[in-house]
Amino acid sequence: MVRKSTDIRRDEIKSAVLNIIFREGLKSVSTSNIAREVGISEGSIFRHFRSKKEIILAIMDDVINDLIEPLRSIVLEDSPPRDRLYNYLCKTVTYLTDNKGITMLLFSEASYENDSEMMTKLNYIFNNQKQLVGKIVSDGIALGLWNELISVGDFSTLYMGIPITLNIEMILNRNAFERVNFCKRMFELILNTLNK
Amino acid sequence: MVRKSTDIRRDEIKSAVLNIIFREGLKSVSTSNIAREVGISEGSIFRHFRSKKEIILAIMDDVINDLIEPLRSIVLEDSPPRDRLYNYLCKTVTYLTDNKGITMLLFSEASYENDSEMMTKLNYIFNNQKQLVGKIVSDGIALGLWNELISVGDFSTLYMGIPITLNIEMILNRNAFERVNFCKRMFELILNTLNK
DNA sequence: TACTTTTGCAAGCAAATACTTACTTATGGT
DNA sequence: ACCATAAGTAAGTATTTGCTTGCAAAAGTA
Repeated sequence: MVRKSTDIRRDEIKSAVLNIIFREGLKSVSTSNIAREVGISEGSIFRHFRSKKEIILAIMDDVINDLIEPLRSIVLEDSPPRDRLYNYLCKTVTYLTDNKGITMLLFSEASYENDSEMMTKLNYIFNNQKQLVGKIVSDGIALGLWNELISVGDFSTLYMGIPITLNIEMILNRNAFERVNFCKRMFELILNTLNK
Repeated sequence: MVRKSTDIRRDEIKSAVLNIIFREGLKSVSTSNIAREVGISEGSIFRHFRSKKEIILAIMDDVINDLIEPLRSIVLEDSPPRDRLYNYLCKTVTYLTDNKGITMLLFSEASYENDSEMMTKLNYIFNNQKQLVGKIVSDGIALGLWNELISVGDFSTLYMGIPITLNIEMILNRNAFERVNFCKRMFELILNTLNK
């Protein structure tokens, strides 16, 4: 009987969830399957998380720490808006392609569970991405670099389509997705909407 | 005991599924809940559909008939590419906002079930939307109206972001979503990427 | 060393799941 | 009026779900 600390087990459980989602879909994320994937008994899971829902919420918190906060730092950098926008998009693309299970989790969970706590977190993740990119655009317009007739809100909506479409394509093509320079090519396209 | 024909019951069952999804989320779509929503016994459902999965597949077929085929007609029209692109986008936006349950179904099902038959249909729905819009753009470039340096594939990817982001926003905000001129404003934004 | 805390497990829980069975009755065509 | 068929039901099926219980033993602490 090997024993590990809660900190380690919590990480193992969270990544077991993501592995199962990516391999077999959200439907297979049951407490018994999670236990098998980690290599512990089902009851042990409840030593480290109060409920299954708490596992999902913990994963969403990871997204906030590992994606949203770094994105916030990029926005606050003291570099040209064009560079910040490029880094912002590429950081997002990298994160999503490196964490495919998370992609699918965020995607399904909202319409599957309809749980208010989860919805709040998902809203936070979505709206922050959107508003932060809007900040970069506002800066660019204020500096006279970009077209001041562009609606920042509309641009942000169009921008959000990029990571979300990437999500969909990864889900539909599972392993197969691999597009070179995806972020660079998308960046150049949307830049056309900003230029005067 | 009221009795109705299979044709009617199949429609009732399909829309019961969509209503439940929109009200309570995909998780609540169980055969017992569907039966209650329609007002028949659980066993009766299996008189009209072989399995629960067959209900979902039938709904996806409806999307192909009611959305994809009309979109195909728009692409084949003999009008300026600019007009066709506008009608294409607005038709999609209208369909999605009028059928909110479908939106959520298409979204979650892929990553939830991971069933190959469903994936095939979802791929069909997604790829057709993408390729058909690409056809309009190719026409516009061939006619010398739009920038021939634009990658049709990249533009189509960016375009797909619009309906998909609309989906996400509707899911996250449930009833609340209502944006005037959404399709017109998005149309004018992406048009900037095409112009010479 | 002794004692507390933490991590583990097997077994069991009620509730829910998709679907079947065996039987009844309404409807439409001859 | 008759009857085959289609549409209905209540009550079951086996399996899975998230989670709890009672107890054992490893690890940390004194």
